[in-house]
Amino acid sequence: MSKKNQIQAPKGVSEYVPPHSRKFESVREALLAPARSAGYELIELPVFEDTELFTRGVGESTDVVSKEMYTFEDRGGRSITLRPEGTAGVMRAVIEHGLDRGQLPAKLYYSGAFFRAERPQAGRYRQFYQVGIEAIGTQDSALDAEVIAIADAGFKSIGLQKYRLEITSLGDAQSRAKHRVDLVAYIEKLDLDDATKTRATINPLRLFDDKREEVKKQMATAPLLLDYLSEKSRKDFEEVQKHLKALGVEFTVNPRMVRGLDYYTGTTFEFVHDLLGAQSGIGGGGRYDGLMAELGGQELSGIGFGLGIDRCVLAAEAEGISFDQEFTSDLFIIPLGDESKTSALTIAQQLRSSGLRVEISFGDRALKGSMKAADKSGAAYVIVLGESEISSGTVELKEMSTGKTSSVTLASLQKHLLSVSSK
RNA sequence: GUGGGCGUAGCUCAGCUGGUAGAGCACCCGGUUGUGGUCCGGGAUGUCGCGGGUUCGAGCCCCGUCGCUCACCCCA
Repeated sequence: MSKKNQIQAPKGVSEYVPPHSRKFESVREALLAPARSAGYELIELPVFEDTELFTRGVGESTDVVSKEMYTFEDRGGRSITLRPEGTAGVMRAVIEHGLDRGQLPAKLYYSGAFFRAERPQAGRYRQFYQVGIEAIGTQDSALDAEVIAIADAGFKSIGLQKYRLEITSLGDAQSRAKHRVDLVAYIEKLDLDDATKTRATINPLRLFDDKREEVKKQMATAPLLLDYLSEKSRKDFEEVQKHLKALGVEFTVNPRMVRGLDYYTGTTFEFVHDLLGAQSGIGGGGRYDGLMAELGGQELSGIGFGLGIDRCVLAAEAEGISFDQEFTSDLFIIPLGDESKTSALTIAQQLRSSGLRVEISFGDRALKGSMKAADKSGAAYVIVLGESEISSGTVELKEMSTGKTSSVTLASLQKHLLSVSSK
C-alpha cells in the first residue's frame, strides 16, 4: 500500500521476495542446468553498454531500439543504454576478449536483468530476467538443433508441459532480399491504415504478426519466406528438423513467425506457453550470420536463445507446479538458555559444512514458540539443546513428519542426518 | 503512446439507498515447570492511495492526481 512518505519500486519492475523467490531461483537454475551440462560456460557482463552496441547490433528499425531503450548520458558525456537483450553484449565481449580466436564454437551462458521502457502488463516488465546461451563461430545444423533442445530441456526440467515450439528459417541474405521484393509488392496492394503501412516499410515481415482479423485475412495469401529459401538454406532447415525429431523435441513449422530483433538469419524459433496472457512467449532465439561482422568482428555466424525467467515462473504457476520442498531445512536447533546458544551455533556450523541445511531458533521465545517456528520452517528434524543435552552429549532427534523421537549422540548427529537426508 | 478495470489491516477481501471501519488467514502471547501441527483465550495492526469539493456528516457521491492491473502496440 502506498503510504505518504513511502518509497515504492519503480513502475513495472518484477521483484521476487520470499517465499515467491524460491520459484524464481528454481526456475532460473532449471533453465541453466542443461546449458552447463552441454559445456556452456558463464559469461557475466555489464547491464549497461555503449548505446551504439544496440543501435548497430539489434537494429534501429526494431521497436526495442527505437522506443524501448533506457538511454542516458553518463558523467563523461557518453551515451549509455541499459541492456534490452543479451546477444549483442555477448558478441561485443567475444570480440573484445578474442573468444572467437580459440576453439569454436565459443559456448557461453548468461543470466541476469534486462531493461525495456515499455508499458507494463502481465508478463511484461521494465526490468525482467532472462537466461540465455550463445554458440558462436560454427555453422552446423546439429548445433542449431542442440541449442533448441537445451532450451526445451530447461522448460521440461521446470516441469512445464503446456508449451509449444515453433520454428522457421529466415534463410540467407539473398533469400530474404528476393522475398522482400515480392512481399512489399504484395503489401502495397492491400487496404491498410497509415500506421500499418509505415510499419510495413520498416519491416514488412511484421505484418505477419498482426493480431487484427482484417489484416490476418489479407496476409493469408502473402508470399512466405520459406518458399524463397536457397538450396543450402532449405537443406540446413531440413537437417535441423531431422535432428530435432531424433531428439524427441516436438515442434511445428510456422512460416509466419516474426521476431523482434533484426539480426536473425537462418534457423529461428520461439517457445510459446498456452496458459499465459498476451505475453505468451517464454523464450526464443535463432541464428545470426551478420551480427559479429556488424559489430566489427570476424565474419562468423552464431546461434543462441533468450528465455524469460519471469514468464517461466508465471507459466509454472499457471500449471500448478510447486518447488517448496527443495527449500526446507534438514534440522532445526532449539537452544534453551543463553549458554546453549554457543553450542547451537557451533553444531550448526559443523553440520552445514557437510552440506546439511540447518537453522537455529533465535530470540528468547518459549519452547512452544520455537517448536511452532520449526514446524513452519518445514524442517525435517528438530533437536532441543539444553544443559542436560550438552552435558550428556545426547539429544532427542525428533522427526517432524511422524512426531517420533530417537536418542542420538551429538557426535553421530551428522552421520545420522546425512543418511536420512535426500540431498 | 492509446484504452478498460481497480485502489479498505502483512495477505485475500466485506462494508446495504452516505451516519466517522470489519472478517478470514498470517503474526505475537498464554492455556501451570523442556517439545510443533488441532482446539480455546488474549493481543498488536489501518490518517479506507493522495488532494480538493458536495454534505450537519463520506470508505461510500463529484473532480483531480498518483499508483496498480489488463489489453493494444511490441516482446522474454
